Amino acid sequence: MSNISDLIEKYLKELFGSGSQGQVEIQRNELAEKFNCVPSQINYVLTTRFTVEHGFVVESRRGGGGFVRIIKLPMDEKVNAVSYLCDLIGRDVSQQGAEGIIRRMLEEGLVTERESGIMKSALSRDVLRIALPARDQLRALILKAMIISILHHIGDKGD
Amino acid sequence: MSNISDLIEKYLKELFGSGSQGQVEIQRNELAEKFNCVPSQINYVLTTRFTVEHGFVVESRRGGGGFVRIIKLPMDEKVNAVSYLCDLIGRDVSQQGAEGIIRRMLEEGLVTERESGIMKSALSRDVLRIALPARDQLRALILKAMIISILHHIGDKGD
DNA sequence: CTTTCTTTGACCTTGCCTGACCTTAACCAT
DNA sequence: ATGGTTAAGGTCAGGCAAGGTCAAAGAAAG
Repeated sequence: MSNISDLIEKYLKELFGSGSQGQVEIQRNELAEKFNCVPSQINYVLTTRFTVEHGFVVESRRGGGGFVRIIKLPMDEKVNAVSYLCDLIGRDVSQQGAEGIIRRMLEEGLVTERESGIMKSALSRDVLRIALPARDQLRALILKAMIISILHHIGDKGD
Repeated sequence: MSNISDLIEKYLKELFGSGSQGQVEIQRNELAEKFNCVPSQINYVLTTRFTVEHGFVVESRRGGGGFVRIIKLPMDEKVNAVSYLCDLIGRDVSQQGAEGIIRRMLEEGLVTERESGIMKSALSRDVLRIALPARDQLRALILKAMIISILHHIGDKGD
């Protein structure tokens, strides 16, 4: 855990904890200074860890009085969340893509750690041993089926 | 007993002794240097001696600040149940067979209702859309992977 | 002599970090 | 208004730092 990007990510996510109403505003240069890095590294963190797939939107303004605003997308109705995720998957999905979606579900409290582990293991390329164009399609089918199953169990213990 | 791979294996297993909470993190290159071997030999050791069958899971990340994490799966009564089930599955398994095993796990309290739903949905013949001799083999692989993942999380809330 | 296990090295992929250069906005002074 | 200055933030390519893969050579075991 000794890379700066992880630290910055952690710091920003902590900001959401402190009564921030799902929205956080920072100054890019200021933050860069705090972490002793170049300003563009902030952008790197934002584009790799605060994407829509991760459940965030980033807005900003340049010039004097500029800012960077990070908004956490609320997944109001969990049911909406599920269909949204299914859209996100599409007809095929890479292992990385699938793991991102599963992580998101975990962070949103839609699944437990165990459940996310079960899902990830079912989608690993080591398990889905078929050639590549088909494998990503199969993965999409399996992932969607699992998500829909979770949808049916929303409200059960463990969601 | 004087080949490097055995020494590396021994060394890594010793690391688990020193209050490491069933989890150990290393740097591949660093370790390779310590044992005067090429880095890829570390991978060889990991893939031959730290497999799931041996009771380990290996995770890693590349890039700056990368790491290799070795996780020791807990060994207790439930583990026996799990490995028994994996044996039961064999090289291929029908949808009926898989569902029977999942039902059994539910009855044994090894999984929750939600989890059993997730597993069943991932194994349905409607989802695993490939021709038949291969489909049952794929189903076996997926089911085993999921069961092993549960093993990995035994002790968590929800088991 | 064949098979299986080990060791090695060449090449690949992913992820992180930096710096040079660009764009936009606000605030002036004229 | 208008044009310059300053204060933000944005982009991109390149370098570096891991770890991954694979095939082939070498060593051990049977």
